[in-house]
Amino acid sequence: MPTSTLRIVESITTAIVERRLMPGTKLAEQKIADIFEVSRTVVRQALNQLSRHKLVTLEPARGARVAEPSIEEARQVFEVRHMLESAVIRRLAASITQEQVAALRAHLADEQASVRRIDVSGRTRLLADFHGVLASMIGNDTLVQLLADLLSRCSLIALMYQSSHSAEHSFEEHVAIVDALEKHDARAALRLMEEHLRNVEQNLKLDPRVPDLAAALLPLK
Amino acid sequence: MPTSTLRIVESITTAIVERRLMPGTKLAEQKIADIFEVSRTVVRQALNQLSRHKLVTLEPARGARVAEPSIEEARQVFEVRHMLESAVIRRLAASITQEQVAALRAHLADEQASVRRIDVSGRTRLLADFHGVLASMIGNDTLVQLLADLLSRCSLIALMYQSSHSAEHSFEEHVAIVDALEKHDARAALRLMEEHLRNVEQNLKLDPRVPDLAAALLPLK
DNA sequence: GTCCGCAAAAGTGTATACACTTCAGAAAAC
DNA sequence: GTTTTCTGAAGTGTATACACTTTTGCGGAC
Repeated sequence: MPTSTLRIVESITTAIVERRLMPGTKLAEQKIADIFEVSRTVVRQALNQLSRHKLVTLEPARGARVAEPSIEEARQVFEVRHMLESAVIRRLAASITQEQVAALRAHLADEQASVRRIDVSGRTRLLADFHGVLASMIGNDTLVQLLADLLSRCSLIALMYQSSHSAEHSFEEHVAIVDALEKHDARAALRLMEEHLRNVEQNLKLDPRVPDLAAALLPLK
Repeated sequence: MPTSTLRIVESITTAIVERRLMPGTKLAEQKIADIFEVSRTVVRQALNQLSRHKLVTLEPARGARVAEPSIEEARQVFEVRHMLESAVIRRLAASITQEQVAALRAHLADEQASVRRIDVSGRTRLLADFHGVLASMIGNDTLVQLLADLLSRCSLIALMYQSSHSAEHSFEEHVAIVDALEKHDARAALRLMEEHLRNVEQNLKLDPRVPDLAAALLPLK
């Protein structure tokens, strides 16, 4: 996959994750092609990739839009994350080295810094990256790629359902997990990770918005 | 994704899984386009999809080939499968219904029939499908899609490293798993699934083939 | 006889052309 | 005044053209 396609995929991905492109936004091929000064051919490739990552949805003959993950999809993504990440924690609690703990602490320092300087897009990325760093310590690239996909979908989900889980809170939970891992305390680490994921998920505003259109548009009788 | 692309993806996928296309085979765009009577545009889309499924590899300016998963990749895929499928078993052991057990028994009957009639490609598919059926009972489509990808990669891996795990043996292990699930015996089911996956993986001929080309070509001093 | 180089052939990467579908708005019908 | 239909604009789906890269095989140098 040549670099031109990759450039577009990454631009759109970060634009979505940093919420410069809102869910539902139409992504017309020719407009994107003009912006990046390439042909529609390349743009189409990029949109195809993005749709496989579930960041955009493609409808036949209707084009591409930034994805609007459903509540059910959110639940499913978190469920799979739980499956994978609890396995990661179990393994790491047994095998983690001093160097790895140090690397995690360094990451936590970055997180804290971005939280303090109110760098919203940076901190969103770093908070998600934490989970990617944990997975990478297992030494399984297939797993890392899979989880990376799930994490970017989670960013989109968090943005759509306006997570109320504060960055500070996430950061503190990350610290607790690393503490437990350092002590090789598998049970505690597992419990903390499960709690963390549950907290993040449950702080999404998952009340079905506009469950009934009439109710939304006719608030008063 | 229109049906024309899908048709090509599925044709090539089944051709690979049913080992009519061997790993390493060159997949030239124009030749495939001629066969399916479409333009290279459509073929390229299909090859791109297949490469995301890791069934073919794309090298810039060098084209597409049927993938040749490495031993390390095989290990990783099985490791991720273990993570996901043990979670599936844990959940199912707790929640499985009589209807679901019946559906599994029906599937086992199909497996047995295809084993008996020595229907190689059918039985390969059914043996892999068993794991897909289990996953689908969790009610998580995201998981099902993810696992389906891993399973097709496993087919390619099994074919490349000539699994010596007999179909009969796999079938019997599947039966044992269903028996344990029916009794809601989580521990037994988990142990059996872990054993099953380990058996399948360890019966791959994972001796690095041709680790050193010179050694292979100059067997005698 | 072997090796290097070079040129033709084959194949990929991107742009463009064109047919066909969807969408929006205005005109016509009721 | 509302609904329906038609038409043009916009946009997607596929084919094709062309530039550029890789591969292959032949011919000459040594």
